[in-house]
Amino acid sequence: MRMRDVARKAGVSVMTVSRALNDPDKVSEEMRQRVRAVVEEIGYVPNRLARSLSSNRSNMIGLIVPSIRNSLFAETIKGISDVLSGNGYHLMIADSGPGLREEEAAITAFLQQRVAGLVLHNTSHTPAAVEMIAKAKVPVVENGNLTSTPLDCVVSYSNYEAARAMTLHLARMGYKHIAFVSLVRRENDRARERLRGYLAVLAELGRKADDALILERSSGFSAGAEAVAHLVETAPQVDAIFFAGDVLAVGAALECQRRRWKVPGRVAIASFDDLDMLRHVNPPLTTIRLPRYEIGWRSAECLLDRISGRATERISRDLKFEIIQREST
Amino acid sequence: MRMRDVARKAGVSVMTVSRALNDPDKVSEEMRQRVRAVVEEIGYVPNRLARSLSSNRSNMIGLIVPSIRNSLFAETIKGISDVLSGNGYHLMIADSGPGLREEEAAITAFLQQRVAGLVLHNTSHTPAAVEMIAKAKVPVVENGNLTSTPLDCVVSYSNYEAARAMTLHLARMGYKHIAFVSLVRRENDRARERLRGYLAVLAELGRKADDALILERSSGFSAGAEAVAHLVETAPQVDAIFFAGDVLAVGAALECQRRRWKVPGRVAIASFDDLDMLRHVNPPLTTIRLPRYEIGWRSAECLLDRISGRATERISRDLKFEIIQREST
DNA sequence: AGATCTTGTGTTACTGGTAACATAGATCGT
DNA sequence: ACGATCTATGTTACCAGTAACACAAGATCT
Repeated sequence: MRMRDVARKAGVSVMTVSRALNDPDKVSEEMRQRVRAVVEEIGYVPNRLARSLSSNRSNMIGLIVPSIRNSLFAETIKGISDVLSGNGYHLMIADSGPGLREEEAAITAFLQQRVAGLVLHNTSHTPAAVEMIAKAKVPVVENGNLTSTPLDCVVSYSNYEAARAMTLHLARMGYKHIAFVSLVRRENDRARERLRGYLAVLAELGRKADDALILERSSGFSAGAEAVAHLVETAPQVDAIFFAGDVLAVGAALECQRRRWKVPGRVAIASFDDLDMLRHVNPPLTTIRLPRYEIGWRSAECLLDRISGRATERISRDLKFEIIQREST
Repeated sequence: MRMRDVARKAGVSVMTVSRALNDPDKVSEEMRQRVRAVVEEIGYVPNRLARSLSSNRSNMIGLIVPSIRNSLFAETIKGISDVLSGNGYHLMIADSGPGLREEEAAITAFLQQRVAGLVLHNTSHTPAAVEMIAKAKVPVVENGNLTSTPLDCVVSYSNYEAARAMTLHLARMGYKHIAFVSLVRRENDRARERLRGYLAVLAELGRKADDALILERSSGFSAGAEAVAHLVETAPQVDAIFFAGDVLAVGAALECQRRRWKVPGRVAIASFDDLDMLRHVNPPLTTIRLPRYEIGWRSAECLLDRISGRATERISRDLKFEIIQREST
């Protein structure tokens, strides 16, 4: 069933059908009715591929995430998805893993698909990827870090400032030996920024950074559990741990429960995200609330603005974070 | 940069370029080189829209989930995504919410996009949706329930059997007043099937179902916490609770911890998924391990088989589940 | 050597729509 | 009453590729 079939059956030209469906104001009430009726009758489903091809604009947005499993991204995806579906756009998601090469491959695939816009989860890319994007002139929103050299738009919060704020918060509460645990920092600029924030505060306070108190672990509850055990046993002076990533803090808190280490008596625990779970663990965990959902919808909005030409300038939007003090510190 | 430009620059016809890129065996080694060089040089990015349109096949698969936030789906998505990206296909994801009307809208959108295949998270759909899919002759995999009336292929486990198995397991362990808590059952056939399994076992054992012991709650930790409190307070005879959905069980376990109700002394708690988290809570929770990832990749495989014509018959694949007995029961 | 097959490449017609321009009749201002 | 503008519709060309067939040159068979 093609538009042609609808046109024939309604006794009008293809163009009239096209207009009746996509630009109803341009067509008389009678035509609208007639076309609509035929469409219903024969069950015509417009072909968006053809539309995109001939009009040279598509209604797909490409999103690349390092891990679809990671629930942190879920919130952002939801934010993007809500805005897009309200505007007739659709979301393609690629799970690239942490690697930059894979990200490049995903970008290539999306550009071949002629996506109308791209959302990237980080701000470091391969040179080839950067070049392709520039050449394709596709609006892009980057999310990971507030970079000073954006491809196009950036919507994020400052990982550096957030880590700084939390470290300072812990220091002010009187903790002397604050450990820092993040995800693996190679190819993860967010984690690196957070470490930088942590180190900055230590420096400001005139404390020496202690290598034994700085770890990196892969994602997961078990890793968090292992990290807290490792720290308490090999660096017993530790009195607070700042888990700057993923669900590590939860794993650690549960491990402390099992081992009957008092939190915050033996060690204080702070986290770096606003997972629902954190509030329900015993004790509830101090953390940084990040605007995950808002990042999503602002990113989508920003893209749509660029696509429609409403906005032309590069936007760099710093969304705020918030320290949530709970009982674990 | 169009294929035409590559052709001109390489001094060959467009068709030769097309073949050099998509069907290299059909052109001479020399041509392949020449074309490849020009593509590199001018940074040509093939247009998949045009390809899909003219070849009448696309490389996109549509997936509809009720909630992208729900980490249970994340695992399945990852399974699908891994298989697809290994085969040159791409994933479009729509978050439809729980409603059937919204699902229909998402299906329409995907069919307009001329997806090569669809993955649906459930087995109940609006009549209009069913008709559209039939008409479009698109391969479909349904995931939620092993239905006897599939649209096409089904890849799942039996919610009924799984709930039966767990209920029986609890009964055999000596629990007399087993409560059942699921997500809201309206428009959720999985939850209904689970309830059916639970009721079947009670009937078999000659026990009377007690309405006070059967609840439904929306998703979330808090809801689980609230449910356990509600049950213990209003139906104190309860000695075990089977949380047949989402993270309810975790919320409940944490609430018991807060209230210092012994698990399983005061109530036993069982869950219905294989979330990593469950193993780390205190006490670790008894649950049903579901083949989430496998559902994903088998679904994708099944779709690809149908698309390529390797398989023509409707497949109904029952993946197994497994009761994991831990300390909470 | 002539017929047949194979290989590599080109030509033509199409995929299902939309953009841009064309046109015919109705409406309007003066 | 006449040209100007507006409204509704149609025509033509094109979007960027692929399918299907055509064809020439070389390889293979008998």
